[in-house]
Amino acid sequence: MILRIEDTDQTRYVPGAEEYIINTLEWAGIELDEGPKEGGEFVPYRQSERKDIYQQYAQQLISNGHAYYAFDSAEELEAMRTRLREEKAFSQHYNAESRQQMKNSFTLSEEEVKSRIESGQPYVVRLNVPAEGQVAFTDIIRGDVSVDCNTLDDKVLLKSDGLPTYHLANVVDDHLMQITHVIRGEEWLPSLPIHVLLYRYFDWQAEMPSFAHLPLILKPEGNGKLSKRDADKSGFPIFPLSWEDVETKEVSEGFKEAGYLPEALLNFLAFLGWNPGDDRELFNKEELIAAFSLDRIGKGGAKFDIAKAQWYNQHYIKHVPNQDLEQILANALSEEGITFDDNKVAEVVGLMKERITFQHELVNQARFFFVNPEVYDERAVQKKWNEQAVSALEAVRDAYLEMTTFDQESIKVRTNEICTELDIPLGKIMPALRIAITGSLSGPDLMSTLQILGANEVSERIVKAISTIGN
RNA sequence: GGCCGGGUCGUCUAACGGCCAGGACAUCAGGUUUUCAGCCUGAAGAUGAGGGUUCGAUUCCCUCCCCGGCUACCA
Repeated sequence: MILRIEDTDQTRYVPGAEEYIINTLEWAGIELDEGPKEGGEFVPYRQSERKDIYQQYAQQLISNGHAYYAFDSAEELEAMRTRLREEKAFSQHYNAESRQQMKNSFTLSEEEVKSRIESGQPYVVRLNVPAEGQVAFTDIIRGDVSVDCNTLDDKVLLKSDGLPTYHLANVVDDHLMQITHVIRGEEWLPSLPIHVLLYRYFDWQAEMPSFAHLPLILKPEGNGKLSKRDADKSGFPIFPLSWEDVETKEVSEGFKEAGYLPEALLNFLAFLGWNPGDDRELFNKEELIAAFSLDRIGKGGAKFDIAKAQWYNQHYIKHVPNQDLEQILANALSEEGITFDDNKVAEVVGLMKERITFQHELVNQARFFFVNPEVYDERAVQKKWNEQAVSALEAVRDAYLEMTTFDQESIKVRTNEICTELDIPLGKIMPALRIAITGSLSGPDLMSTLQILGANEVSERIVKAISTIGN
């Protein structure tokens, strides 16, 4: 894995962004072989530190006549575009035709260009796109595509601050770093002709990488590509790790913080636009690497469906070692100042593991194992708590205290016996018992719960519930 | 507007031109005779429209419709 930082837009520099990317990759289990920190054969790996290289290659294009200087101000460019739009011109680009009206190597004398540069006037270097002809190329996913040169723009290659645009930097670096495959979002497809032209003008066609333009990830509802806004609106994460906006100080929770496991996110994301060709859907990182192939990527955009991501998480959480979950639960309990016993934590995790979708649910759903419920769900009480149930509870309490072995099976047998003796159905007493023990009507298997709690604790809770709720 | 790319169940998707268009998530129903969750079983649910080509079209061709991306000294 190579990490190259494409930081050629100094106006959009975000402190901490590079570190964030590295942390994200680490969380996802993706290890770097080459990068800004790791170094490697093709240092440096930050484009902002490769300025000289790009300038050298831009110079080469200029001397070959494939690029030229331009001195137009932002206002002049805007005026040109407005004019062309109003004239309903065939193309509104800076191209073979419109460049004749602008200030550049074509309209200015060689001396003029030279003196402007020497006097420190700001300039850019633009690609000299031919007036006619076609650029044809093959994309692994899209197939053969061809574009007329007269629909292309004389893209800026080198900005007035001396840094390259994506187009130049990307082509130069991919060549220098011996990149074999360019796999990127579909939004880059319209730029590919520019890039192909560059490979041609550098005479690098022979080693030109293969291109694969991936379908976009779309917002869950409506149309358009997924954005942070949509994610916020629908209440699911979009950042892998939580991220604080430097300007607004607004913190966006990441998938990690929301409780998603990296395996789940990876598996989910991999299946947005790709499938292995059979019915299997569960792939860990290694299996993904082994099974993946570009030719099985679909062409259409994929809507982001958080429900599927949750399903993946639910699956992968079952693969998390119990020890890890025990640690999480223990830490959470400690933080709340709740005392606990390690064995009990282990038992609880064993019981709860299959029931949760996110790790953090563990604490909330298992808290009652460690603290006597303070409140009893009102609706539950209204529905299931009555005089008959209370007297039955008193009976089972006495019976439980007398039991020599208090395990799941024995509890079940004894409870059934009491029901028979009192001539009351099991379904009457169980809900009330559950309310007394957990405070609500939902939860894991009650017999197992009682076993973990132990007869004394169970007895205490029954007493407390009766005195609190009454009968 | 121009250029490029798309369009199969609600969603992600499968289907050398040929088996009732298959699977998964979500939904709904039943089961697991203590709940909820889980798990098991089942149900419902799609080829954007119209023309061709063909014995046969989701697949190939044309037209239309719809959607997306790009159209910056951003990536």
